Amino acid sequence: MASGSNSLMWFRKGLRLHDNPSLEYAAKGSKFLYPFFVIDPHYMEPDPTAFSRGLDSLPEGVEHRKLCFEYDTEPYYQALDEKVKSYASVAGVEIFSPVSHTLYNPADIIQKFGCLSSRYFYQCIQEIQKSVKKHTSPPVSLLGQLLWREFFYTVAFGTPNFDQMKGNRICKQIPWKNDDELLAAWTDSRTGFPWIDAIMMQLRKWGWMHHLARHSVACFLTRWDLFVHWKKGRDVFDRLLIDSDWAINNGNWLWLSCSSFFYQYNRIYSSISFGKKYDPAGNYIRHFLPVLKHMPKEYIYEPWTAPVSVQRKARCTIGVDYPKPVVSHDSASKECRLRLGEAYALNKTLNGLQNRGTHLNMSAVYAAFRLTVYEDFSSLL
DNA sequence: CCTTGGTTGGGCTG
DNA sequence: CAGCCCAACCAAGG
Repeated sequence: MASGSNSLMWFRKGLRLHDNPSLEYAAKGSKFLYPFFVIDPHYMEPDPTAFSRGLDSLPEGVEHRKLCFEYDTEPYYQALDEKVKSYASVAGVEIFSPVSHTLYNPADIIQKFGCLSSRYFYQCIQEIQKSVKKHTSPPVSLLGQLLWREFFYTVAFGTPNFDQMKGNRICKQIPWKNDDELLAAWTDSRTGFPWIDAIMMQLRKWGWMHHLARHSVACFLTRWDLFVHWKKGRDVFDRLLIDSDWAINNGNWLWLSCSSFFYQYNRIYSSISFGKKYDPAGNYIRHFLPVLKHMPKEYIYEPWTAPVSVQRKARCTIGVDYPKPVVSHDSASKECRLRLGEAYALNKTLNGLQNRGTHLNMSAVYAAFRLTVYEDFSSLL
C-alpha cells in the first residue's frame, strides 16, 4: 500500500493495542488512520435481526484505501461481513480482517469488549508455569480453559445452527418443556433452592459467577429439575453475563443439558450437596440472599426442612419470606431422567438419518488449539 | 477412555 | 468420637 493512503480501523470487540494484527496492518504505510467504534444495538440487546448502524456509520469525506477489523465467527458478524464485502467492492476498498483472538476477561478488566488477547494470555500462563514447581494441567487448568475456548470456537463455526436444537446435527432432540413460570422463577432467584437462587442473584448483581456455579444452575434448569429448554437459559446468560461469548455460551449449554459433547445425565450437580461440599456454612448463600442470613447452617441448603420454630427464630418463614421449592425435587428429577432416557432412545434411531452425536476428547481439543498458532507469538512478552 | 458428581464406608488423625 | 481424606462403586453414551 502506497504511503499517503488512509485507513479505517473498525473496532468491534477487540478494543486493545497489543496483539491486534488488523490495527497493525491499518497503521502500516498509512498517512491517516481513522479508528472508529459503532454503538450497535446488538451489544445491548443480542438479537440477530436487530438493526445495525455498523455500515451506515463509516466515516465519510475522506478517501479510504483500507478497512481493517477483526474477523468474527459469530453468525451476527458473519452476516454483517457479507454486507461489508459488497460495500468494499463498490467503494474499491481493501478489506483486512484476520481471525479474532479476543478474550473476555471480567476478572481484571470489567467490560465486555475483549481488551485481552488470548494469545498474549497464553504466553503469560506459559511464563508463570516456568517459574513454579507444581501446577494443574489441562483440561481443568487455566490453560485448559483456553483450550476450551478454541474447541468451542472451532465446533461452533463448523456446525450449522449451533445455537439451535432443531437443524443442529450434533444436538440431541429433546422435548423440553415450554414453561415460562419455571423459567422466570429460575431467572429471578425464586426457585426456593438457595444454592440456585444465590447463583442467579450473583448473575443479576455482578454479571459474573464461577463456572461451576454456572454449571449448577444450567443443570438445574434443564436436565435435572425443571426440564426447561437450554436455549432459554442460554438467552438469560447471554443477556446478563459481562463475559458472554456466543460460541462458548452455546457450547456450554449444549454440554450441561446433555444435548451434545457430554451425555451422562445421571451425573448431576446437586442443588444441595454440591454447594455444601465447598461452603458448608452457606456463607455464599447468606451473602446473596440476605433473607436467609440467620438460617442455621443445618438448614441453609434446604430451608423448607427447617422446623417452623427455627424459621421463626431465623426471621425467615418459608413460603412467606423465601419461596417454597418450585418443584418437588425427587419426583421432578425422576421425571427428567425418564424423559431423557426416552429422548436418547429415540435419538438413537435418528442417528445416521439426521442427528450425529459428537463425542469429545482432549485430542480434539488440542487439535483445535493448534489451529490458533499461539506458539508463534512468543515475541509478545 | 472421558473438564470439574454422589454416596458410602474404611482408615487415619486430633 | 468427630472430622477429614480417599478409594470404590454407581450408572452411563459415545
